[in-house]
Formats: sequence, C-alpha cells, structure tokens
Amino acid sequence: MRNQGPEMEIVHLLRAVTVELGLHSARFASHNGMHPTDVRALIELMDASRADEEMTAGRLGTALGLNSAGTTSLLDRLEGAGHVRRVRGRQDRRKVVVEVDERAVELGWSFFGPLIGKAVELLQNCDEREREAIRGFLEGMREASAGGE
Amino acid sequence: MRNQGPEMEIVHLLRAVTVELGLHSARFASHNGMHPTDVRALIELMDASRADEEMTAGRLGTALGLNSAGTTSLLDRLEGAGHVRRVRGRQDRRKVVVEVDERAVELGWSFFGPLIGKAVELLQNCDEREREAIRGFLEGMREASAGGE
DNA sequence: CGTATTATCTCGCCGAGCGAGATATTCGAC
DNA sequence: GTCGAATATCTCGCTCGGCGAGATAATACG
Repeated sequence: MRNQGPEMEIVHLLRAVTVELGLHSARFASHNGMHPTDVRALIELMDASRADEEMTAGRLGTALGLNSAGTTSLLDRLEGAGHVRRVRGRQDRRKVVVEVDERAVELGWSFFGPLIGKAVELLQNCDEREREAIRGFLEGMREASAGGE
Repeated sequence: MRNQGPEMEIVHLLRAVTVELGLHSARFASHNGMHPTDVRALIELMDASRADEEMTAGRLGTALGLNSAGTTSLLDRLEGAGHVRRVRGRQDRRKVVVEVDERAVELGWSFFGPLIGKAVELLQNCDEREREAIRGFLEGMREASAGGE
C-alpha cells in the first residue's frame, strides 16, 4: 500500500462523497423518468440562470461533453418533457437559447435543496478558520483535477 | 435566490469538485479505450483488493447499479482488455471472483496517484483542528446524500 | 457580393445496459 | 439421499443515448 496516514481517510471520504452525490442524482433521474445526462443538463441550466447568463445549445453541449448531435437529442428530450424551451437567439439567429421551465427549477430544488440546506448548516457550525480550511482543500482538489484535454 | 451567504461559495465548490473529478475519470477512460463504467469498476475492484476482500461479479454489479446482464458484459470488456481475470469461487462454485491484473492497478495509480498525492499534501499543511473540520463536512455531506433506494 | 465560419439539426449507426429466461450450483425439508 | 427452491452468472434480443458525417441556415469578412 502506498500510504496509510490519517490523510487517506479523508481522501476516501472525498471519493465516497462524489460517489454518493452521483447516486443521489441517479435516483433523482430515475424517479422523474430522466437520464443522468438530463439531470446534469438541468443543473447546468439552473446554474446559468442563477448567474443570469444565457445558455445556448452549443455551450450546454460543450459543458456536458456532448457533440452537436447528442446535444440536439438531449434538448429534444428535455423539451419533450416540458423542462426547457428553445428560443432563437435575438441578435444571432443561428443560436438556440435554452430557457428552463419554472416547474423544472422547482423540481430540482425539491431534490437538491435539502442537500444544500444540510451543507449550509454544517458550514454555519464552523468558525471562519475552519471554513477557510474546507474552502482551501476543495479549491486545491478542484485545481488538481481540473485541466487539460 | 434562496440563499446568498458565504456558505454557498463552498457548496458550489463541492459541486465543482465532483464535476471535475468526474471529468478526470472520463479523460482517464478515453485515454485508455475504456468507458466511464469500466473506470468505476476498476476503482471499486482496487478498493476491495486494498481491503483484502474478494469481489464477486454480483457484488460488483450491485455496487455499480448494473443488472446481471450488464455486469456480464462489463466483465467481458474488462477481461477482454486484460484488466481482470474471472476465477470461479472456491467453496461456492456458482460465484465468479474478479481478480484485478497488476498492470491495471499500476495504470490506475499512474492516473489517480498524483491527485491523491496532492490531497495528502494539502491535508498535511493543515493542523489537527482544520483536518477535523474537513472530515466533519465531508462526512456530513456523505450522510446527507446517502440513503435509500 | 461571394466565401469562410459558426450554430444547430438530420440521418444512419454502434454499443452499453435492460428484461426475460436459460444454466449451473448450493441449500433445506422430508 | 434426493427433490424442489434459492442463488450466481450467463445468453439472447432489444431499446435508446450518443457519435460521425454531412446538410442547412445565419453571420462575418475580404
């Protein structure tokens, strides 16, 4: 075994959390007749909407690692289920702006809201230095795993 | 917007980390002609091997959320690529014990080792109280997202 | 204007994973 | 012991998400 310090327990915890979050999404998906990709798309769309950014078909596909054909069928599914609307771009009419339906947003919050609430609660029971440690660790892991094609 | 405290930044960081780790796995997969599920299986197998537990076909499939047919084709792929061997169970000859090839383990470490190294490094720069805060946050999130079918 | 570029869509196809059922092995009741 | 139920895995046929190639439509640029 390469390492058996007390740090490894936290490394495995992080992996366990990512696995559990993935399974949580999968449960949300199957309870609503959606596919994992649809859920990821919904999250991406809600995120963009919160940041007041327009999300186009192309940007969404890139964010999810889909090619244009896959993106089209993803949007067909989401639109067919009534979760999003396709709207032609105003100034650039080639683009398709994807608008999330309000009920889909509510659906998403009903499933992920409690989780976020729990996270906020955990963090509010920390002092500033502890929060900074958590932020630093997550930020470091994000940088380490991010990056290049 | 439901909440805009400083806690939300960390919540989004956690989500970003899970997304990045997922993309990291996907890169590993495509660089090695594997599918995301194959990588998840490999991690599960390495984990079991580290804990000195036998991993059977059925347990693996359950852990990954596959049914028996999907599990069989997963093992066919992994065995065809030389990453695992099927060995009939000793006392219960219905079972198929899955053994990971040593080279597949090395391959996995070459990709995920640096990430683990970075995590250990980050954690070693923390004092005990900060590490405890990180552990507590991750543990809490795991519990909140875990749970029941 | 005409040509290159960009954004999306259509078509045909591949293959991961599912459901149903077959096969082989073990356990339990009598 | 032996016969039927339970268990572990595999086979077959199929569905459908996602890919590659190329069509279509709108924009940018010389």
